[in-house]
Amino acid sequence: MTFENENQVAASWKTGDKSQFVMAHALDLLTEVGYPGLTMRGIADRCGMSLSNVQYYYTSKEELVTQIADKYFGECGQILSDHFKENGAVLTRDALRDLVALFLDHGREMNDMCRVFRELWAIGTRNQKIATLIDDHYERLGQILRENIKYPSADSEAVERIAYMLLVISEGFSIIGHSQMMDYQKSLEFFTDNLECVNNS
Amino acid sequence: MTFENENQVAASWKTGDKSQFVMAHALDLLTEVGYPGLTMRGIADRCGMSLSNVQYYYTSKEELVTQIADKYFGECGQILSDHFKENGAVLTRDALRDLVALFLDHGREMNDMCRVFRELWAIGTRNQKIATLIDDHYERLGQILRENIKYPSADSEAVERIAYMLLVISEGFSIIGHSQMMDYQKSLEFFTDNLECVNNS
DNA sequence: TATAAACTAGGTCAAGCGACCTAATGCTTA
DNA sequence: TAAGCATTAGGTCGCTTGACCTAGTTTATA
Repeated sequence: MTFENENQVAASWKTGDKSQFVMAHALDLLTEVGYPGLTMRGIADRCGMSLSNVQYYYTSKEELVTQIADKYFGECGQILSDHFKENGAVLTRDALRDLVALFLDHGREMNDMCRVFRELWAIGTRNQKIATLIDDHYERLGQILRENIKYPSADSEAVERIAYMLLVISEGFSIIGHSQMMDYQKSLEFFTDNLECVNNS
Repeated sequence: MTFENENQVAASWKTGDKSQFVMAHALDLLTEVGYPGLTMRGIADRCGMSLSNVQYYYTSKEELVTQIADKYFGECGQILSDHFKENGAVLTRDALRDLVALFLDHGREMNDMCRVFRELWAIGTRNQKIATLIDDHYERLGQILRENIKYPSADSEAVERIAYMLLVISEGFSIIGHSQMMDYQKSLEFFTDNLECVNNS
């Protein structure tokens, strides 16, 4: 996933919103070559601009990456919010399955989103700004989940657990998922089965 | 965690096992500065040797990192095996709790092990050798778990699920765990409760 | 039109990088 | 002792990096 499609990128050029144009291409490059390979010159090449031009918009590489992370996380949260708007908030068993599937699909294969997150996790290890953005991101996702999960007869503590474990498992899948033979469908069932347990306890 | 303690490192120097000496210091440096900051010169400095000396043992940076990952994963597997040897294989509810705690403790705070894994996940995105080592690592962990988990009256499929989800959740925790307010003890209970469900189903 | 702000091109800089090379040690074994 | 191998120091090479600078062009506004 890129957070802007081709048309939007093209439009951002015409409307003079170059900073978004640069950011989008930088994200693409980050996906391809990773943080160690991400250079201001490389971004400039990809954008068809000069180095100094890129630096006009983003003084330093760190500033650029920080803004990328900020925007990226924002759009990830939007995806989740949109899901609830489209599918409703009350979690029937099937709806829960859809929700889990939404999460797991992101991590099941080594897709672009997965790559970006791995880079950001690594960067966050040594960069407090990025680390904070990551924390905020998961905090926000948890909040969205807690607000929208209306599991029949589940008390608030159960909802909290569901939301929390949903995050934990989805990120765990993004790492383990494609390394193991086990069908993720089985794990999905495992999860939905267990939510019944929580509800019944 | 470093995979060799101080004494072992010192001993490896005296016994002439310099490659291990270099590897240990390279891992330390990787933990501190991450892969982008890991340089052959930096490793040499830390080891108190010249650059060419480090390169005598490891022709290229990639070779060094590959060997680090290989050894690191091996020792992680050993920790898990040792746990079973010390605590027995049959999973009572309390034993399971201990096992889960062992996994979660590794990811609960941003410790050295967590940092190294984040770096390796990112590197594995662009390096097939590392990616394969990661896959093998989780495959091996899963194998160890499946061989050792003797949950009372659990069928083999249930054991498979338990092993798989244990991996997923522990890695998920290593990412989410310290970002969220929720007590990980609650999640631990969530997990052990749910294993009862699997067993009873 | 005049003026300021946004935007762009081209170049320089010191620093650091991985890879490579050579000569000179120490150490072991025959 | 002699030969051979493991080990070390010191240095060079071409290349890339992020940061910085300056002069010029376009665009918007008054």
